[in-house]
Amino acid sequence: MKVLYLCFMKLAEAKEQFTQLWGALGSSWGINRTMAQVHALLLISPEALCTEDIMEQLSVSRGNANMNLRELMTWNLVQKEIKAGDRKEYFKAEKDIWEVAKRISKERKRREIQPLIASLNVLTDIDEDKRNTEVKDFVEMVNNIHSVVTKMDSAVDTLIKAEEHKFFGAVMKLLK
Amino acid sequence: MKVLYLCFMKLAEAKEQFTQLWGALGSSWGINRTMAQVHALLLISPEALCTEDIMEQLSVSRGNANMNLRELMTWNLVQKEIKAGDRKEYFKAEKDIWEVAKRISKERKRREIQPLIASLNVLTDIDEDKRNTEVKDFVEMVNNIHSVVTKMDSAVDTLIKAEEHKFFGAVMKLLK
DNA sequence: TTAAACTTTCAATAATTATTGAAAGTTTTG
DNA sequence: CAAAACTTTCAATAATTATTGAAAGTTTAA
Repeated sequence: MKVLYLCFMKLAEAKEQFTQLWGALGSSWGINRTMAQVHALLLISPEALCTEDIMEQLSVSRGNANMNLRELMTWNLVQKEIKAGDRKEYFKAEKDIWEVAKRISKERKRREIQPLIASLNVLTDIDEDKRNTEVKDFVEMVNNIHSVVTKMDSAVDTLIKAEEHKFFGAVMKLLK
Repeated sequence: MKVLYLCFMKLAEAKEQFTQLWGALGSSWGINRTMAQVHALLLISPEALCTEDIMEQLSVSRGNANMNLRELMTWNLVQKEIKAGDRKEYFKAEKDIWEVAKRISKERKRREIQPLIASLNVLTDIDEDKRNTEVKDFVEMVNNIHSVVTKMDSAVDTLIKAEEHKFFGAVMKLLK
């Protein structure tokens, strides 16, 4: 007999799993686990959260929460929010996922892609006979990598632009 | 007075810098530094290399060299090569960078994207009233992330396919 | 001005991840 | 078969990276 298990979760449980999933994924892509979790938490939180909320919900220290919130702000993924009559700072995330993708892409470009491309360019200035096969092969490899990196980068840009257009088109339709 | 420094490197120096660069980049993207360096070394080596060569050129232990070579083989980026009259195993990397991109993409899809998508799907089966705004917003966020991940993944596929076509077209032209 | 409320810093520590190297395993050769 | 030539494994260790938490810093309110 075949048994089919269909598993439905409670919202709270699903949210918990989402932050865990995002944290694990982040850490396998070189992103601090806690930073990814804080981001996840804010993405699915209807309200802005304060440092205490984050410390409590993720079981992390004040220092850790603070540092990762600041880092998320330098990525422009999270903003401070002040509430009237409350001295605490609150934090909310950008929730438009294409906007999130755009900002992450922008920041990675600045921090990693551009320096990489600059370094690759330097590596093709070889002070030896360029007709030498070994020199030629090396320069060709570096140029090919340069080309793949550049094209991947533009492909992402193109996709993000296309989605922006789509969204803009949809808004226009609603307005007319 | 402005002074312009133009710096040309010797090939050996450039190769050294290339493996360093690739190792550093890898480790900031969650890829083992040594694995990235071994890959870089093989990418720019005209000859297949044996374990000893790699140990020496990267100053790593036999165990480390061996483990990372095996890992590179499971990614299908490196292959064993046997030389007649020599008991040692030699290793060579796939050098067509678009082919490399294709294989990395295939492996990341299998290891990370597919499991991620499966997990995201599970997270939308919420056992609560789906008209509830909080439930609706959460499910929408998860679906949007699903959509971005899927589209990024296809954008990469499309780019790689396009380059394959281009290459195929160029070969056809040469043959006619 | 002082105390309370809150944020930031950072040295110490913990957790994670990578690396070593020697021993065990395997294959080949004579 | 035994020894040599080579590869693989994995427990111990090192290196790296993340986290803590208490002290210092800052802002606000009374």
